[in-house]
Amino acid sequence: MSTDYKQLLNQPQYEAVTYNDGPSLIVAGAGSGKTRVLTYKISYLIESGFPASSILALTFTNKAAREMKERIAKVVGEKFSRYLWMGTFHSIFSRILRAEAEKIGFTRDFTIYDAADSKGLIRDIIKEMELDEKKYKVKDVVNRISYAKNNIITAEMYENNSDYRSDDCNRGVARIFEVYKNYSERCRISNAMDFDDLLMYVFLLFKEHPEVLEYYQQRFEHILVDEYQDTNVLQHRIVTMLAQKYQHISVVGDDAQSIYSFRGAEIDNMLKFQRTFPTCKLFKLEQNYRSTQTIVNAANSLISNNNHQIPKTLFSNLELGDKITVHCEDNEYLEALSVVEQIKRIVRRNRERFIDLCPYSKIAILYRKNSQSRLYEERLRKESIPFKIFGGVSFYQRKEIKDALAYMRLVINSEDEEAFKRIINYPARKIGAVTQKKILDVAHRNRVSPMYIINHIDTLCVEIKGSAAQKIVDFGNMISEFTSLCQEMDAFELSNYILERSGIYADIAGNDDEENKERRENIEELQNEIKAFCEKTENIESESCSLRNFLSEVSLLTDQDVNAGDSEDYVSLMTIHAAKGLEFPYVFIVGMNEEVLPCCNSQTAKIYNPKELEEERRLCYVALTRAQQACYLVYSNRRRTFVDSNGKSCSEESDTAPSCFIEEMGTQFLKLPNSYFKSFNRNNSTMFDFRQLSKKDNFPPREHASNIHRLKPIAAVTSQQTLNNIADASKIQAGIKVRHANFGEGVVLSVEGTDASSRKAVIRFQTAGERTLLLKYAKLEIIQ
DNA sequence: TAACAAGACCCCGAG
DNA sequence: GGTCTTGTTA
Repeated sequence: MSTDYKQLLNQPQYEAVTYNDGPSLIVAGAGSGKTRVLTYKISYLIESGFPASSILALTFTNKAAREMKERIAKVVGEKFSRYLWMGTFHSIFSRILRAEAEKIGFTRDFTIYDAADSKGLIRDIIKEMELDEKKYKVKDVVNRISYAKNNIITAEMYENNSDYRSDDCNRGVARIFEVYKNYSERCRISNAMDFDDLLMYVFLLFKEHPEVLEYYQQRFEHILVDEYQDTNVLQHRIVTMLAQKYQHISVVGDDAQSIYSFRGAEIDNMLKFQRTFPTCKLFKLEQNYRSTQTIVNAANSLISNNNHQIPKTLFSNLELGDKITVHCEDNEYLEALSVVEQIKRIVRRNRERFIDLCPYSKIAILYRKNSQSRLYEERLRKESIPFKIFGGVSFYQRKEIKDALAYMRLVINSEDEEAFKRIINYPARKIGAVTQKKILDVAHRNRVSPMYIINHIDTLCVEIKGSAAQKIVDFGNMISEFTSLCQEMDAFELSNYILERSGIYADIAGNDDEENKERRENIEELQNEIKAFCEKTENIESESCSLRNFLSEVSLLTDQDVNAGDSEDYVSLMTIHAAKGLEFPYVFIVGMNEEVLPCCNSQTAKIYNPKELEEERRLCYVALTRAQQACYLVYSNRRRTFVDSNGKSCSEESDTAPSCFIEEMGTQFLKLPNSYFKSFNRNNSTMFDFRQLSKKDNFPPREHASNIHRLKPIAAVTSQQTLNNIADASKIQAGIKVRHANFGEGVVLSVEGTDASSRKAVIRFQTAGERTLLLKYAKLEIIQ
């Protein structure tokens, strides 16, 4: 053993790294060196003599896996680290499933359907079944099936499950079980799995083939899982199964950062883990090495409003840092404008102070939903500031890319129906809707894939004759030709040939309008990606058909994986979800408004479900804890939102209140704009107006639903109460919130003088600005 | 059958 | 505001 871990880690980290006698749960606060612990734990295991191939590490993104692997390689050497099994649940599981595919009725070439594929297929099935599309909303059905899969309910089980069935009946969608059944069957015929299947089939594989489970149990002597708070029931159960033999399992997570309940993540998996493994040892990492004290304190203050959490206190020994700047604008356009101006100021300042080679990459703009990115995108472009948007309509979602990939998919897996439908008539080859429908109908009736029909057109599909039949045969021959080339060409050569021969190149070569140019560039970019992939994998796997591996990899990319790892200088724009695990010196959290963050998705009543509100708060916590040096919170008084009333959607501008989370961070850690409290009463007489506070004795009633959870009500102050609450001058300290009879609420900035008669305080009042007051006379009341 | 235009519908978050 | 669907014409 060579590495001195004691030197590299703090005490709790060291203990967590070196404990390998049994199951362990590492509760790791934001920025507490979670990745560091995982990295060194794996290195430690390897240095202790365990072969890397016996270690399975499940991370949240492929990028995290890659980076961790590189860091481990630096500690123990690449020749060891390369044999680690490291990746996301989905990518590791797809690897296992490819190896064992035959056992569950698939081939190793199975396609992974992305969200669009599954959605399209379910839409088709609903149409074929002639269901009422108003009742059977594609999205709802997709979610329902996904929910079932995440609870390990197969289509067959669903049919026989009275709970699910009666629930569907009550909601007027009694035939969902049939949709699910058809969907599963069609996926099977297409030799395709969706994202949820990757998990569910691994579970079923292990359950139905104990010898397979035993093999992997034996193989993965050590199992490590990152971001455990975001695993779902299925993932928890698979991990439990795998770890049963050796019980060398270590999971890391932070319940305060659980933000994926919408895809089945169970915050309780952290607690459940302790029940599943009663001998589990608990480690807590509470020292934050990322952010200033102010940011950590504000984050603690915010999250303390959640009831549901594992107790822990995060602290930072870094500098105190600046207060978190809260900024308010009149609308979203100005919001974007002011953020970009602030970015320019930061960059200018940093350039003046020291040579900063990539100032923009230190900055991130985080938002709740992708649609918020547009205004920032426009503004940054206008100012010629380099930026990159992560997520949203990603590269691989673009039409031309999906079309090109569909060819490749069909070549690898000729049964892939969704790929078939995309390209049967693209580029246009005069195979129209009527002919297509005939092929698909026959295929569905015979429970085979459309390509099978095409390859047996003369015997099976007599309705299609003449030129239409010829065109179909030509198409079939073309795909067969590609397939036969699969063995002799690598992915790059083959895709290049496909693009040429299929007519895609010709189709986008034509006219030179902007749109076509962009498509051309995207196809070129795709070719670059494939080339890079071939070069990367060349020396690792000399195995046949690199195209299959490429397809498998791209379908499981995460938002953080795309375009990662370059050294360019740009401002990062992404959702808070996508920012998870990342850090930036400067973070702007934009759209800090009610109904944005927290986002309220229950259409009619603007009342937050407490559980959802807690998740929104965790989301805000994640955003805040991305910041290292400075954090800016930005909100607008008015916003344009989409409202959905009576099935009609329209865009409407309305008044919006600042997010309740601002207040919850603790005003002592914030630099609030003067207008902050004014904005509460905009266009809504029931909200409280700070200016009225000092004049009036009573608050207006608080009825507005979105306001219910806001600020703990401050009781009306009668003159008698005021006298009773007047603070002893010695209790007034910096950071404390006080109320003054005339100036209203404010925050004590500093206090000077020791004896009671001369003690003075500088106080920033929300409406009256900054004042220095002699405490003897000020009659301040401490609030909260 | 293809090309184009108008209209419908959509949106929270993601592998 | 963008994408998908439907309707119209040659």
